[in-house]
Amino acid sequence: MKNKEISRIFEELSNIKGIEKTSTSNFESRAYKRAALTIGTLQQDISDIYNQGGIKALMELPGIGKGLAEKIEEYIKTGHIKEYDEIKKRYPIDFTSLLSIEGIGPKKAIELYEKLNVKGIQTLKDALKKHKLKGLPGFGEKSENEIAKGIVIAESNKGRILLSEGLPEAEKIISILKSSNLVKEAVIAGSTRRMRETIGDLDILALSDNNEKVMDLFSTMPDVTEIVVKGPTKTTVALNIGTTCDLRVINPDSFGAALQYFTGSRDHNIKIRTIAVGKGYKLNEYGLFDKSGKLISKLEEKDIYEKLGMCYIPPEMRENRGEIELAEKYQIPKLVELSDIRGDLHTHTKETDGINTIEEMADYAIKKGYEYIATTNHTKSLKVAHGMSDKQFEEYFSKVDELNDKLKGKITILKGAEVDILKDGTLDLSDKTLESMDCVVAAVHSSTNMPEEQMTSRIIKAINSNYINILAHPTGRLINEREPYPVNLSKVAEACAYMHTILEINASPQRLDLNDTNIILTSKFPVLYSIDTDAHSTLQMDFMRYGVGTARRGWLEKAKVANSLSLSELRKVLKKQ
DNA sequence: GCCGTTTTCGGCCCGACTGTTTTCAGTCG
Repeated sequence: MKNKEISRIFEELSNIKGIEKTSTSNFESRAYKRAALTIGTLQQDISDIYNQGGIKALMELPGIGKGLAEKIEEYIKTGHIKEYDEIKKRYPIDFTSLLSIEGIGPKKAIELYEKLNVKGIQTLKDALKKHKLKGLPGFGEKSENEIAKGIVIAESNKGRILLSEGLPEAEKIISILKSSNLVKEAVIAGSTRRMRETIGDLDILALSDNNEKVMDLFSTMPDVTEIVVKGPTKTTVALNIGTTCDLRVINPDSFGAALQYFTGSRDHNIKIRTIAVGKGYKLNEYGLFDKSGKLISKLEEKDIYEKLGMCYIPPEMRENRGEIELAEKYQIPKLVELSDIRGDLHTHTKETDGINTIEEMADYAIKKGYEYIATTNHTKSLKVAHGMSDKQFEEYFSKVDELNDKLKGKITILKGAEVDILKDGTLDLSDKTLESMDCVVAAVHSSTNMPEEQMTSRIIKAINSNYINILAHPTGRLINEREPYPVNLSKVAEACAYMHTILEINASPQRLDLNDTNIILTSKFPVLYSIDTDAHSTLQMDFMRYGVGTARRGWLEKAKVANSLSLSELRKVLKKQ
């Protein structure tokens, strides 16, 4: 994949153009930045796009015109971009790492190079040690301290944190703000509200008459490690969970517009704003303004979308993946909700690697208001998890039968397993044991480094056994830890549709597998999905909301979610009737 | 350099915050 490298080169070219003082250089800079983003987030290999459709295909990408398409062609053909090489000779600077330091932008980076020969973090540290910075124009004593702090933060930055780390923290901050009586309203915006699987920073909006006191409270919360910026309407703090949090205090008239604006995504907003301009409005974080520049007051988010001739778009869908076009036709699907979920079909107990008993799991499921829960322990080949043998399942199930009698009317425990799909595509239990189960979940846990074709046929062979009800975590990825194994999901979904096998949306926050894009991809096939927590303890059953969020990001309706069915309907699906 | 239901020329988001200024430039989102 050359995407990353080309994206980085365009990003650097953007920085250089940004400091030139010609009449168009600023806009050129933005054009390069936009192209860098397009290429950086592209799902296909850009070389493939070029090889299949040439310059013309490249120009179809948003933000890529003739000029940039030719530069991409040059890079694919020669491995170089002449203009970039020449600029690099002039400025042999490691822009990427220098600009990752808070407070250093392209101008300061070049100033530091030209005056102090700073090329990267190491030479910057050396210059700081000798206090060489404060003599430079625009740099003072405070800048030195700020940059020194910025280096520490940049070097310790863990990058994007998991949704399950960000969302609870945001909720905690909201409750601190609300319980202070200083704010009338406080809500979560940004990628957390969109339920993205990872979070870059937290965004919180609040209504208050007392900005100063709210900002004081916010910047002195126990989890704050540092105040990055502090002003009357916007304050940014660094938190001990390894991310930053912005709080914006909003004027009540602007609240809807601000919520829309700060929820994003960026691409969604750009498109929405363009539509607003086309209709004679202007839309920004302060409101929707008519032709005369007058604020159309007191609009809620929903009203803004209505004014622009479309229906409300749920935050999880706002990624500019076609949702705006659907909204203009008033065809936004009614997405599945947490309250639609009637049970959890993938859970573990202390018989294998879980920490709670089946009694405790069932009890917690009752508290959650579930109708059913499937108990699905690991099977024998998964030695690290103390997987169970056929005989152990037989014994375990007689215990479950007794418990079911006891819990009659409260909840139903479905007997199942998370059976290993072995290297050759066979299952890790006898046919007899599999036949005795209500709900067979199956998953790949080993030999994950095989080629795509082999992995695909291994999984399809397992599906074709006709024993599998649910294919668990279909790509095996762990966010920020392990790449998905190569597998052709279209072929797998096709097989699932044919064999009435359900695809799992694993709600465990490190997995979220299938993810949003894979849900959209496989939705082309007539398959059902099951949103399961893979809980290894009672409390992990609360992960359900991350799975539902992911399903909503994949545009999923309730009708496609197996565990939104009543028990009797679900049983029919599990029996493949 | 990109882009087009007013346009193939002339637009392209801009406000908040900070530090170093003595009225503003750079950075960020």
